[in-house]
Parts: sequence; C-alpha cells; structure tokens
Amino acid sequence: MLDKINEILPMLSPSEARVGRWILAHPKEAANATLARLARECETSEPTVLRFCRRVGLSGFRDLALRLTEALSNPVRYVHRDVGPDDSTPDAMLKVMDASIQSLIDMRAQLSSMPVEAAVEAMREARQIAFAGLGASGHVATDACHKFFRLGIPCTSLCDTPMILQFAAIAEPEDVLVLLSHTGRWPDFVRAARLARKRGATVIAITNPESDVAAEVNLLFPCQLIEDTSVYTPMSSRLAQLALLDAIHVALALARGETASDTLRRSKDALKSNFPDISTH
Amino acid sequence: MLDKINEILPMLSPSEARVGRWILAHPKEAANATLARLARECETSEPTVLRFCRRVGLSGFRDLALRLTEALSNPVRYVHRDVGPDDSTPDAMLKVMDASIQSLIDMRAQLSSMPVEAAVEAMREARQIAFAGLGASGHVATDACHKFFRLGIPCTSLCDTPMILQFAAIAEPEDVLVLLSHTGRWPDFVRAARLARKRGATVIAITNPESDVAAEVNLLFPCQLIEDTSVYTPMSSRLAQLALLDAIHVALALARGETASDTLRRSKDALKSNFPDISTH
DNA sequence: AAATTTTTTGTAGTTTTACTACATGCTCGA
DNA sequence: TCGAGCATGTAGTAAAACTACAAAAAATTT
Repeated sequence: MLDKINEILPMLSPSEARVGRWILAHPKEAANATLARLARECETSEPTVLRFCRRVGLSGFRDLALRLTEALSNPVRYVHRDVGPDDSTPDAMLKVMDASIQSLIDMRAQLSSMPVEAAVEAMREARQIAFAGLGASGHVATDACHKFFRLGIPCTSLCDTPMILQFAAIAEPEDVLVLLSHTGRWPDFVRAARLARKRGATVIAITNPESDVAAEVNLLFPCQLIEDTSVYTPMSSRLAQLALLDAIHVALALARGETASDTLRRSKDALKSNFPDISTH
Repeated sequence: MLDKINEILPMLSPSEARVGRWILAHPKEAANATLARLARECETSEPTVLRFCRRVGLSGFRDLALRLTEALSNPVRYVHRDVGPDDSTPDAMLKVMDASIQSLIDMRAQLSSMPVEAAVEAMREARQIAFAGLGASGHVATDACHKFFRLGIPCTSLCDTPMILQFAAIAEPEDVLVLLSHTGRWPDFVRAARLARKRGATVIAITNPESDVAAEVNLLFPCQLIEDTSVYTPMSSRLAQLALLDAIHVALALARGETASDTLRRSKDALKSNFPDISTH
C-alpha cells in the first residue's frame, strides 16, 4: 500500500501529492484519522483527499484507513500477485509461495465458521468414507484416503466420474461422501451429491461456496477460489484443501479418542521399524 | 483479536454472542461491513453491535473494523505447537493449520539459498524427468509429474523401490531424477542416487539436508523436518514440498519462455472448454 | 496577448454512518 | 404476581464520508 502511494506520487497534482506525502510521513496517524482531520493536516479540502484515495485505486476514505492498518500491522505480506513472463525467477517463485501461504492463512481465518463438529460426528461412526476428486483434486482425494484409513475407518478414493456416480448410487445411510472440487461446477458432482443424499448418506463438499455443488450437499466447507488470470499461476487452493483435510483428520482422531490414537501409533510404528522413510499420515 | 472474541463469547448475552459468532465466521466481510449491515446480518440492532464492541474492549465500531483487518493481515505467529489429546477440536485444528503455514513460511525464507537456477538448467532440455517418492511422498511425486509434463517435457512418477532402482539403472545423461523424501534415510534412495549419477543423470533431492541421501545427489533442496512427537501431528512438510515444486515449475516455465507458456495455455484451454473443474497446474 | 479549453481545487450541500438517549420488553427471584 | 435488573430495540443526533457544482489556476490555442 505504502509502496503503491510512493509509486504514483509523481503523477499526482500538487495538493494530492501533499496528501500522499503526509500519509507516508505519518502512516500511523493517518490510519486512525478522520477525513476532515486529514484534509486539515494536509492543508487541503476533503474532496481532494477523496480524489487521492480514488487515484491510488481505493474505493474511498474508509478503504484507506483499512489498507493502511493492514500495511502497518504486517511487515511481511503474502498477498496474491500474478506471475508474469517478465518476472525474474526468484521473484516469480516468491510470488508462488506467497499465494500458497495466503491461501492457507485465509483458510485458517475461516476455520471457525466451518461445520467441523457435524463432519466429525458423521465420520466418527461411518461405515465407510469416500473421497471423490477429479484431476488434481484426485491427488487430494487419494492423499486424504490414505490418511483417514489409518484411523480404522474403511476409506476409498474415487478419481473418475463413473466411480463417483456408482458409489453415490449404492451409498448407504452410514456412508460419508466427501467431494473435492475447486470450482464446484462439475455437473456429475451435482448428480452424485443428489443421488447419495437421496440414499441417506452424508455428503460433504470442500469447494467454492458459490457453486452448484455447494448447494446440494449436507455439509459445506467453503474454499475460496483465487482466479488464475495468468497461465503461470498455479492453483494454490489445492494446498488449502490438503491442509484442511489434515485438520479434519486430527479433529476426527481426537473425537475417536483412545481407539484412534492407538491405531495411529500402531500404524506409525509398523513403518518405523523397517521402513524409516514412508511418512504415515 | 479473534481469539479475544472467542474467549469472551460465553460471557455475552444471546444477541451479542450472535454478533461475535458471525464475526468469527465471516471475519473478512465483517472488517469491511458497515454497522447497519452487520446488525442486519446478525439479526439484531445497531446498538447491540456497539455494545458488543465495547464489551471486547474497543472504543467503537470503527475500531472493530481496524482491529479486524489488522488481525486478518498477520495477527498470529504461526509457530508449531504439538497437538495433544486434551486439546479442544478448534484449537487442535488451528495448531495443524499453523504448523502447515509455518512450514511454508520457513521454506519461503530458504528459497533464495536453493539451487533453483541449476535445477532449471538441468530440467530445461531434459530428455525426461522422473519424480520418485514412497508413501505420502508418492502423492507428491505423482502430483509433480502431472504438473511438469504440461510444460512439454516427458515425465514419469516412480512410487515404489523397484521402479526407482530400475529407472536409475537405465538413466541417461540427459535425464533428471527428482527424489522426494522426508527423512532421507531410505537406503534404496541412496543406491538409486549413486546409480543414476554414475550413469550421468542429474539427481535432485528434496529432503532433509542432514540425511544420507542429501550427501549423494547433484542438487539438494533442503527441507526441514519437523519432529512429530505426537501421533496427532501430521506431516506438514508434505505441503512445503508441494509448494516448492509449484515454485520450481513456474521457474521452469519462465525459463522455457514462449514454448512453455503456449503449451500451458493450450493444455489449460483443452480442459476449460469441456471440463470446467479439472484443475490444471 | 486574448480567448478558450483543460485541469486543479474548494464550497456547499446530501447521504450515509456511527453513536446515544430513552423506552419497551423480558427474565427471574421474592 | 409483582417489581428489580438486565437485554434489546426505536428513534433521534451528531458527525463522518461522499457528491455536485462552481471558481480559480494552468495550459493550450488563436
């Protein structure tokens, strides 16, 4: 934010530049000041300050205060920036890492609003859990499957449409179907969700909350989708999904108590003795 | 700030608690909302929201918005804390997320000291790239394979020991072998690394820098291993590996220039038209 | 150099927003 | 059943953000 102001400072008119310089000089005061106060400090009028705000790409004065506190509280910012063909290699890699970190931070912030208790309740005594995902989400599904089965619950991963639909068609009330999708627009997922719910199974989705799939499930874990405007930008929401499943896995392990921790330890130990390297979650 | 709200939540009156819960559920929206909007969302009146603000020790609604954006931008140190059986579910999940976030932040910090240029150089005109991993690292290998092949370079993933050793035995000088391992103590990886190097291939490892494997490769991407003292703690270094591969992938795409960005765009478009959901990074 | 356009800036007014005083309603104990 | 005390909402106020418009200054043209 402050960088942005600095950047466009020379392109501003005298009065507007005065506003920018004062903000750069007193960012802390500026963040808490009122429009009138700021105008007075910069010896200009309120509309000029407003014009300044618009000029730096903000919606208004309120936005300025918000962005300013944000900039001040946070020395390192992991905001999402698109990678372009002209970026230097280290720069582009940092951008990619930042996008990944940010997607995890966003997910962490939303964690408390997610239906974890209900999901754990459904999974705890489930007859079986199926993780469904296509493409890259298929990897996530397989990964989750390998993780959850170690709690002693039968698990499958479904990585193609026929499998998913077939599972939905023969699902039973004690079954849990977890749908993994980025956009949530995949029509067969909607069909599968409807089918599985009709059969009494619990359907959980980790997907875009605005999507068709989201509307059809029992429990929704909203997963924000960062628009990948550039071909270089990878899908970092995949990492967020993995991390969320890690978290749910731990919640489920805690809910199952002794049983789970025993099972977990035993399966970890089984590997440790002979195969030091296979990671086991 | 959010923790503070969580803390005093039980001490609040029903309407005030509703406000608190909504804010915890939608922190981002709350930070940008107006007083009237917030009251409406919580199905209560404006003064109740104001009283809530005072109750959590703020001067007013304006303060709330400020503190909230502050909290969202970088409130917490995401240090690693072990999960224990006595943790509450939300607490345990936060710990898991924090561990994941921290491992990415650590990786980001080390990025500049990694042999990216050399790795990209080796991969750029490689005859083929093989990603090898066992257990959970196998997923990472498969994921990486699907990602890199889209740059137009032949790729394989090797997920069991015989495959890895066989590949090493027939490797050629233009080949690149990427070894993925958490501990790096797997003896067959050491053999494979030696074998492949003897055949003139470039061997890259993403692993624990203290390990045997690390000593045997051409290029090492150090990957810190968080000791998992508790059975509940999952391996968050897996996420760091994935993110690192994302970053290397982008670096490679940039290095290959037009060719890569064309290939990428074409493979993205191919999916977009018919299959809106398969993510394609 | 005068006139005209364009840009910059401020005045005055409107709408919106945060906040307050007060009244109603509700709960709970006697 | 009756108030005491608390929770909650209504209505109003002050102030803040924002807008329309016009004056002034600068730049451009004639």
